[in-house]
Amino acid sequence: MEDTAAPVSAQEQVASPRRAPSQQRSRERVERMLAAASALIAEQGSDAMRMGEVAERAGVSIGSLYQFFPDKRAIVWALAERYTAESQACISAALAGVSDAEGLQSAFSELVDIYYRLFLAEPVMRDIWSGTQADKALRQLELADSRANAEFLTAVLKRLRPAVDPATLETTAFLVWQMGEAAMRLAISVERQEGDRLVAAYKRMALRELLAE
Amino acid sequence: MEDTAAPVSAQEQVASPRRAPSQQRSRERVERMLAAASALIAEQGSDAMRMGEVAERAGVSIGSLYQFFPDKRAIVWALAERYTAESQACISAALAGVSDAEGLQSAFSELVDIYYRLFLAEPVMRDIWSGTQADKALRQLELADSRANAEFLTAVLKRLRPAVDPATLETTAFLVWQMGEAAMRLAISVERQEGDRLVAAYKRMALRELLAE
DNA sequence: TCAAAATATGAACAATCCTCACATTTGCAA
DNA sequence: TTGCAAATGTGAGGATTGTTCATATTTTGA
Repeated sequence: MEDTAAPVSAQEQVASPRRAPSQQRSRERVERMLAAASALIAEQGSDAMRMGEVAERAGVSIGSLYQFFPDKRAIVWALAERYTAESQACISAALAGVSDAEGLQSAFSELVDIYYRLFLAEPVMRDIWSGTQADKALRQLELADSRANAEFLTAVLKRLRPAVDPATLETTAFLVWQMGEAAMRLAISVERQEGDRLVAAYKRMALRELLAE
Repeated sequence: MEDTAAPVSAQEQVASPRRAPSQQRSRERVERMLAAASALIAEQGSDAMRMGEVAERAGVSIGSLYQFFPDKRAIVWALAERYTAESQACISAALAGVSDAEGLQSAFSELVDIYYRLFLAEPVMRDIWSGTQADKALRQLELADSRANAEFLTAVLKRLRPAVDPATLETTAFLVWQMGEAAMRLAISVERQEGDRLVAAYKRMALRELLAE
């Protein structure tokens, strides 16, 4: 909450640059804008989110919104960036100490559960990662995030299976991670019961792959 | 190619109904509309596709477009439906005769290769299935298609592993299939070389799962 | 032959993203 | 304190684009 990386970082990769809020006042307003956007996304999805509505709910003018965000997607991007930063720390912590097969098994299993609960509970996160395929900038962010997360997994695998070609382990980790995200998206788009079964099946499949050979 | 299911079938699930083309003339025009849309999607993606441009390129008025398609998404949907129908026949044929592990291995491997090549070669298909996450109707179509395809796989598994609980096999087949689609989408969004490696890794992972126990 | 149904048309409407010229507030050096 | 430059705030209006609808034309079938 303290620093809240300026939304400008998003624009560097997304659209024409905007000013970063430098004053206390504007920083608070940007927070309100993001909060309003978040609420609206939770209610109706990011596609139905209207810029005018975001401004109104944040108590600012439409012009102020565009002072800090170059376009609509940049707002979603800024929210997405926060989620990735948050979850990355959590994943790193969960996998850091793992050094044997049992450790990996329980750590990975728990990680999947946490992610699944997160997807079920956070409509905003769910919406954002769903739109990932359509929006190029979001897709890039997700890929970068996924690679970073996969690296933690790769590190564990390298310790567990030093004999295997590192490049192969990297590919495996990345694929397993991406499959996990896909499994989550699938799971939340079907009946809860079937979703649970699918996540459990993914867990088995992933662990079989991670611990194989 | 012969009947080309009237685009109306899409609307039943998507938006307000439109007239189905009943005359030869209008059927040909609808074909031109779809062809124009397909070309535009291939060039710029379905998001950048403009209704006015579709009409112009098809040589019809904008009003005629809306005579047969209730909205923009319905056009994409109609194209998607054709792809699913086509590929489903191909998949059914590939898996129909499989009755042992080796057969499954080679059939599945070939199927993945075909799909991968298709994804690489068909920008329209690629674009449509990418937007799948964002568009609810498309997502439903993809899920239904995926379930249908997974059923062919389930049938094979039931023959190969009669001792296992059928419900488990269904879940496995559905998950493996969805993971495959996710792997394809991932593969085509990274460098070709890495994409190839990822698809190969998926193939190994999927076969390990399908032939396990 | 002719009326009803089907089809064709495109100007106009409506929704919405985003810009811009101008007003206000804040930070800070003199 | 004062004054000015930089930062911030505003909202009407430009621009794009999906969609409708009143009207005109063509086809069908009796």
